[in-house]
Amino acid sequence: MTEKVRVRFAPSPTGSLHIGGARTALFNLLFARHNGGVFILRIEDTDTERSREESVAQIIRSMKWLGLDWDEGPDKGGDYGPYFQSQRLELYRKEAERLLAEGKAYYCYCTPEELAARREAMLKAGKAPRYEGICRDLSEEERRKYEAEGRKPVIRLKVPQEGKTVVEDIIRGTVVFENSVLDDFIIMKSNGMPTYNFACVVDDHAMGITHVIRAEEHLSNTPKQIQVYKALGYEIPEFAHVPMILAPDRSKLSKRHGATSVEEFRDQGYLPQAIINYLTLLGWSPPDGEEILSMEKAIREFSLERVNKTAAIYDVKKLTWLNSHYLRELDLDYITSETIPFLVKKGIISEEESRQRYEYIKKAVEISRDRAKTLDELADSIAFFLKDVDEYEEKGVRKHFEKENAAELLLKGAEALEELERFDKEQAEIAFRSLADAMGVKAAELIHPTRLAITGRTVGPGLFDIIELLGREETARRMRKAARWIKESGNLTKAGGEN
RNA sequence: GGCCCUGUGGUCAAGUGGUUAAGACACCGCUCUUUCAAGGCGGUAACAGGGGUUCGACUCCCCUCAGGGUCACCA
Repeated sequence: MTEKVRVRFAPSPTGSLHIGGARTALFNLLFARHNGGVFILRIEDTDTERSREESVAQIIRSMKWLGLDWDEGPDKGGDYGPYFQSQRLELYRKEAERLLAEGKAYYCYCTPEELAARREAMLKAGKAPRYEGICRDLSEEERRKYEAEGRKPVIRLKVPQEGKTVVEDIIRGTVVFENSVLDDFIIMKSNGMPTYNFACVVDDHAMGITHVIRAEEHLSNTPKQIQVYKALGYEIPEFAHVPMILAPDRSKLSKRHGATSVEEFRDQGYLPQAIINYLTLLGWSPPDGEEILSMEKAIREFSLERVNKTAAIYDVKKLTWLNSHYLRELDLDYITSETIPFLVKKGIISEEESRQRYEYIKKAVEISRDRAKTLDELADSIAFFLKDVDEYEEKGVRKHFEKENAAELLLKGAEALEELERFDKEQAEIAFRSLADAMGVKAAELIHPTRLAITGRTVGPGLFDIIELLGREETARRMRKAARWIKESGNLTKAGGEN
């Protein structure tokens, strides 16, 4: 193949970018980059009813966030633009008129109501509902009559009723459709807009698309589109229909399945690297079986031949695993700056504060990120570094605060820290261990209540890392505060018991 | 319902006539350990069913079943 590879992702802006669309875009990108080709973004906004400006913005935002950068398209331009179908109406009109002139298409005056009625009748008769070519051979006189009635016609393509249409698909192989199952479908609506199957073909040709890589739901559209290619005298591109992504209940992805849009995952604290990695593995696998893949490596190894045929159910657990992997492996400054918006959103700190205390936050992230699964979780887990503890985890209280020496241990521990000549985590640990020794308890018996006292929780980073970062004063303060809390709640419990 | 696609463990997924049927996530143990993770070690678990073809089928063919897609003046 000497021709330069040109592929496109062509979403319709009727909603947010969901992970299925993102995966299709990703495979297009991977294929283009692997072959040194061009990746194009084209907005298919021919549905005037449902297309929304906000959707366009959202899709673009999501794609950029994921790092799915296109070479030609909105925001970028290119030699084959415009990249919005709504701005290419002249082209479709011209090509439709050509078909009309060549006798390959015709005006149809049937109204939507008439069509719906006929469709229903056919369905009732147990037949496949298809347009039967009623207006195929209208006389001039009949046409004039309809025009006089004020009917606005659509344009239909004359589709041969004999023979077969063969789709050669890189992923699925040869797929044969009987032409008798096709009908004279509409290529131009009565409002002058093209239909999907027409605009798509006209644009794919006009934009020099060499490989049409799209979701499997379009496989049954392909014979129709091939008919358009033939009628228009266009060269037919290569097709590759990638398997769909299904919800855990095996049905098509929708809102009711929880997070399915890219933005929702972002808001839940998933990293683009994790999502890309996960999506890369859905329907494709590298020859070496490696599962942790950067976009670069995926580009190097990608081929359509290794894309499998079976629909995949997406599994958030594995995405989450990848996310925690990237949370601990990626650049610390990057993870820190990605975490901050979550801290702000949760009201843990202000934006201003986040700038002032950046280095401190970074250290908190450093010692905490190994345990978090999402940025959201990470933000929660470092909250105690940024604001005082006002609650203690209940089961921790029962386990670590209800021992009779708990308060004393905390008080002594705080003292020990304050008496330290040099304060760092090594010294703190030495101090704690010798204090435990002196009091005849195991170090753990001091460590656990202390963690609960200064973090409010029973789980978290190594205690001495926490202490060092939190600082001697704050640590001691929180330990005393907890000791007081223990005594007070102890009294309360007793008082309550006596009544 | 017609047409089309698909069918390897709970999920993702290697595998292209001869394998002890990889690996990953999840799950369960053990280990490490101040907790929780991470890590290390080990474990449970699969070729939808039935017919062929073949010396030999997860691999090829047919049927059944199951799942999905599509049948719009939506894309």
